[in-house]
Amino acid sequence: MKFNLLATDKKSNARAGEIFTDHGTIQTPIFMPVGTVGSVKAVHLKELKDDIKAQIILGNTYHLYLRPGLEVLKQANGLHKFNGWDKPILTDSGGYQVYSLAGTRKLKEEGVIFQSHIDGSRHTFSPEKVMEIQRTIGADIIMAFDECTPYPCEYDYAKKSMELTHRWLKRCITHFDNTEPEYGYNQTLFPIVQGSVYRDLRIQSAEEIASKNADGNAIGGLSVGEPIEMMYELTELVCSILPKEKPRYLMGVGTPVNILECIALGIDMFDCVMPTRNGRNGMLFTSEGIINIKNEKWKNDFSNVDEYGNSFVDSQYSKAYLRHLFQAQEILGPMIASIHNLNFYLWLVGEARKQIMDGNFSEWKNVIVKKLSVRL
RNA sequence: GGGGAGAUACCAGAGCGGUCAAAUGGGACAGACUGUAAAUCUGUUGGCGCAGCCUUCGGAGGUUCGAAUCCUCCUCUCCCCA
Repeated sequence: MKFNLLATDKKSNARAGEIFTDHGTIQTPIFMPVGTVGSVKAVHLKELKDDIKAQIILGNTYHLYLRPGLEVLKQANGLHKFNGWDKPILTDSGGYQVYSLAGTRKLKEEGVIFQSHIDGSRHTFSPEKVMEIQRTIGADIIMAFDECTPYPCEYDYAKKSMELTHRWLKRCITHFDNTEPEYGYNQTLFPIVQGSVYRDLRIQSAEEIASKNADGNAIGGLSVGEPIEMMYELTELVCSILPKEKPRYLMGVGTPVNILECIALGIDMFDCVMPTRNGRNGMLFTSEGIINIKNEKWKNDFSNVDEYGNSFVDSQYSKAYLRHLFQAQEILGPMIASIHNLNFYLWLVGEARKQIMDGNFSEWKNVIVKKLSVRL
């Protein structure tokens, strides 16, 4: 994997670049739709490629390991072949599930014992095991196994957790370096900065991660409930330490505004369930602001889903019709909303990229951020 | 024409003397959602000067300290037989 930095904004730390993988090029800054179980929920590959123009999607180690399981993935010759997505894929390591499934897992030095959310069966994830699973899934970019700490988090716990994540990272790197990709194309490993909301820990972690000289670096453990200003401050701090010549991936972020603000801080890659999950729940991110399409106010509004949106669903369907679909619990409703939201997210980062290349990013960002926060 | 059952909040439907402003569903309305245990979850759904008060259970009257619950009449619905 290779990263080219093409332009940097003069008034902020925003950058435009390109990432080369064996499954194609990714133009940054980029948003990566989340496809946890190998499917971006409610969205066809055709729409993802031709309409939304996604360049890379996510999969999840924990979920894919449980179902369909490694045997099927191996027989399929990896996730790309299995789900038909021939562009880049990134897999999360299951580190987020250490956080989100806190009630059903045990954390030890060796690794984490998960109780499956599907059938309750117990499974151990060690850094080595997670590397092996991600070799079998065959994503282009794979993530180190970390502990995503919750918020709030006591300093002592955050410190110990960060140190554990660092020790796990060493084991991940060793195992990754001692194994080969299974399907003939390259994979690369991104380490993850932790340290909760403590500046000294974040500095320490960012330095540790930077020292690994990986192809790209991720920031984890943010957007887990901390105040948004705190998230920005810590992102800025960590970006100041992570190498400029490598892509920076802010995990799990966020709203359209969060993404623009963090692009300004120097982030190149984002992923978030928000456009799909919130979309399925009736929330639309549009160029004019945020819409809850289930609200009564749209009942008789026959204007386009998004007057200024460039997705085919934006002009194909009206707000009133989309609201009707949600009211009637028709599956097409969540599908349209997901396509719209993902299209909007990809348009947003694409536009940000253009503005960075043209040297107008900061001015443009300040104008659009105000519009995007409005609730219609 | 004869016999029977029933009318409860937006709808369906419990309740059958006080713990009832009234269970439970559904619908409606609103909110939440940030590396997906999520096509999920939460709240509200008579009125108000809202830790209290006022007006409600087809209508009118009655019994009782107290009625959605018991009695009388009226109105209307449904079912069965002819």
